[in-house]
Amino acid sequence: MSNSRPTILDVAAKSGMSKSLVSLALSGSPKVSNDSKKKILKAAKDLGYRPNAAARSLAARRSKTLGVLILDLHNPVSAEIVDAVQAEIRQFGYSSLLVTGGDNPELEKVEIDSLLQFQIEGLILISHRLTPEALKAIATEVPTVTVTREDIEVPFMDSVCNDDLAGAQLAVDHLVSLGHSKIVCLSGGNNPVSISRAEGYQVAMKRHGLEENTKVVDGGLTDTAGYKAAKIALELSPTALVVANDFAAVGAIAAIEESGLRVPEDISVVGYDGIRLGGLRSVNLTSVAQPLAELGKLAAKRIIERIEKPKSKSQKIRVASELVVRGTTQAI
Amino acid sequence: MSNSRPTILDVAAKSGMSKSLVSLALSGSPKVSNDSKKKILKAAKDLGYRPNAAARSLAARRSKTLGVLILDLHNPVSAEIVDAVQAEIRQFGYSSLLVTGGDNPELEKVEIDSLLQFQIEGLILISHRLTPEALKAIATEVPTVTVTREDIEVPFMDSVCNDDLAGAQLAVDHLVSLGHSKIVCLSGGNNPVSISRAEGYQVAMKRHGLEENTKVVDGGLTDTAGYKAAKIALELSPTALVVANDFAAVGAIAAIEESGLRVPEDISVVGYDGIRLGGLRSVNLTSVAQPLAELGKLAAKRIIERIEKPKSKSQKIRVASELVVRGTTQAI
DNA sequence: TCCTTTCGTTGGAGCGTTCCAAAAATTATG
DNA sequence: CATAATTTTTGGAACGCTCCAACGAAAGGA
Repeated sequence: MSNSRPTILDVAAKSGMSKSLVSLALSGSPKVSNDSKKKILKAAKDLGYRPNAAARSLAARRSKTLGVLILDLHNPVSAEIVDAVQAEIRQFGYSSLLVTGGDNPELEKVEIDSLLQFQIEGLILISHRLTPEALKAIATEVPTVTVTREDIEVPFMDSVCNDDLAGAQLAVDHLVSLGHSKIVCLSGGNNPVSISRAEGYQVAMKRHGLEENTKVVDGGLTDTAGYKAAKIALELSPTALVVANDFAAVGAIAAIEESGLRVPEDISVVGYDGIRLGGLRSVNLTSVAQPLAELGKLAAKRIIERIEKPKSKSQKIRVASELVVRGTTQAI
Repeated sequence: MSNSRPTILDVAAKSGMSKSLVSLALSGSPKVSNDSKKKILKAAKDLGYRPNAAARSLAARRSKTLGVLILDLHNPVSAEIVDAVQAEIRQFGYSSLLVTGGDNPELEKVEIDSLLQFQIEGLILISHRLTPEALKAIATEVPTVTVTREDIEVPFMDSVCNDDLAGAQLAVDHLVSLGHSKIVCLSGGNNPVSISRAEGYQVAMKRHGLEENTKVVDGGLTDTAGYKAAKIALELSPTALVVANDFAAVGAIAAIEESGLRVPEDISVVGYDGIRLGGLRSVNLTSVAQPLAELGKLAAKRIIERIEKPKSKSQKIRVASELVVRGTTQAI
């Protein structure tokens, strides 16, 4: 049990080469002879050598590390996106530091600050809660891309989102094609994503000539919010509900069943997001599924491009969502 | 827009003090005069100075950073534990790097390796999948505590777990007190946690003199596994099911309802873990809830103690779980 | 054979900190 | 008022690595 970790100098001594050559060999430089490379790699392995990321990032003036912020760990949408982000950046030799804001804007700033201390080269914000000013300040310091939010425009910052406006229309189209017309929307409250989805609902209703049936009930993005909003919506005796997200949809279903009605026999319900919860047998929720893995992959690609060209023009990337029909919708 | 980040030297120049004093002031040393401290802090703020974690960790020979590995981001049990871990270590001035193994033992090793390159001072493994050898190798290199698994014993490594044996008994006791005797256990498969839980079930059944009713059906820890296991269990016409975890319980409920029976009128179901899913109105699952936040907090405390005294004796910390009675159990 | 070129290798400087020993400034003591 | 004790401040040496300019050796060209 040696006193401390072996360094590049130990590897150099053991292999009989200079520290510079060891450095070269370890980073896979082509200008090292096969012979030396073999010797060095063996010595490194024997010693259990492991590079010191701090020293490396200090000397190389780059960390090959990205920061990822997610709202909170319990959010299944973020989870899926992060998975894809990590898989993608790994291929480019980057690693990632993941922090959570715990649903708290102040904490978010603190965590991003700590990320910046680690000299991250880029930042991916998945569903942040930052103010435009804070966001701008951050994006000025480090290449940044936001996922899931595209409402705040900041120079040299990109966004990757699904198309909420189109997605919500998919839900309405599906219900109309099943013969529904008394379709009520449970909105997700006063946030950009929910506003777009509610707007998509309205646009589609209009397109189908159902303007007089257009009714939006104010709700939220949680189980409980969906439950409460559904209670109110039931007064309007709808035959179908378009709900702001899957959690709220599950809450809405509970309210419907509690009132003695059945899903989908009496009322059809469509959620949004396509989280795994909806796929559980007992939930079996029809939902507008965001292409979460693709969102993550695109965000990763974008941030890497932006790191190369920090001053390139901002991009708003928007990908289509897809309706996944399961058991909570049926023809009237 | 300056060329690169301000360093401690810039702060020193701007405030007219030496770099050493700046370093002292920034780390809150008491031996800096109030006057100088004020000047330095102001200069730092004006410049937008942010310490370089790499340089700091290199010079100080410690990173004040812990590594946290979780199985995968979709696991709600881990999520809750991580939240508590992060909150706790923050109070001690540590930050954390979170990585996921993506449910893949090989990837887990890679990720831990990358963590070690960051010179983490301690490692918290939440539901790892490592082999005893791999685990031992890691725990030799860095202070380690495992959460949720206590089956592998390694010198100088601690574990923090709930008491599965007692927890499963809680479930049985509850059902017996409701008059159930035909209680079948859906096990979670061949992993240490599930084995303990099944054993707890058997112990409790015996204690209640229900040995001849003791029946364990092999299952797994997912929705689908629970569904399939329940299909088999239904052949035994039980009045209650004790299920290995909440996900499987939800799957089991789907199977029960599909067969025309009702929960809890015909069959009561108890899950295990107490994840948020069970609290959703439409799920409303009775479950043996692990004290997830406490688990996380204890793990954090333990790792910090172990960092101070790396060679202290291994500890197995075990905390009691608690039955949360909701809507899926009722008196016979 | 001698001079170039190429290839493989090397020492040294420097990255932004912390820490230490020692200097300087201040305050206390006789 | 000189000296001692204390407080505050300082420069320089690490930390482990990468990068660069420059070196020696082998290979090619004249």
